[in-house]
Amino acid sequence: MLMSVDTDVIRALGDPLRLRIVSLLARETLCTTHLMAETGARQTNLSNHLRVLREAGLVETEPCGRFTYYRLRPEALEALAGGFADLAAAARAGDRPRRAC
Amino acid sequence: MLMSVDTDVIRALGDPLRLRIVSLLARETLCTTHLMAETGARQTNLSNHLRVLREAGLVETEPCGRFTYYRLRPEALEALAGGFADLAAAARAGDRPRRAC
DNA sequence: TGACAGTATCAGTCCATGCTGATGTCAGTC
DNA sequence: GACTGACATCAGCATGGACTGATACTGTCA
Repeated sequence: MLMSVDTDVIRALGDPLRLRIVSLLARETLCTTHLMAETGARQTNLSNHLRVLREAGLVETEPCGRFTYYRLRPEALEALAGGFADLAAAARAGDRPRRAC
Repeated sequence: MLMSVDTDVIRALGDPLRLRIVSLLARETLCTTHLMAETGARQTNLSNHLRVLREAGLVETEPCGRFTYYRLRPEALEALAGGFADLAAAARAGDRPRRAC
């Protein structure tokens, strides 16, 4: 079905800082300290954003002693990309019927 | 580059009603009256959401007499899908280096 | 030209969300 | 056990956005 995309995941990616975090995690597995250095954001702020990303299923945590490493879950992004690609394909495929008013 | 995705487009898709509109427009070119019937939303509300989608480049309008037909722009969705697919691929590809704390 | 239908815009309200400082918790170190 | 650093949680504040009623604009038809 076309509506398989979850708006929670989309909303999680709709924030500039969160998108920045996701693109950083696409390259490396990082912990909050690294993300603070890379983004310049406060620890509290990052923690909030990381919770949103975690609850949306976009990242997963890996505790390592005092540190918490964050890893990107490619499946979530792939599902989203697939959903959007399906919508685009449906929009291209049909002979674009136009319902009369 | 990985950060090629625009958060404005993502935010535009992050609303349930707007995502519904997009999925409806993926099948048919519709005007506001049809969308009111399909979604049950008020005209004012729909007009606002359609403006957001138009400003994000996700839909385009086609005036037709008194009516305004809305058509989905597949390119925008394809670009988004491609950006997310690239991020997912980058997350899968690397040997996942872990920066020391 | 007047009436009406389709659509856009505006101002106002309400709620969700992003940011912050303060504080709590847990693990490692002295 | 006291201390420090990494991280999470909480309450408060400010902003943005979703929704609404009222209104304006435009095209069609009688």
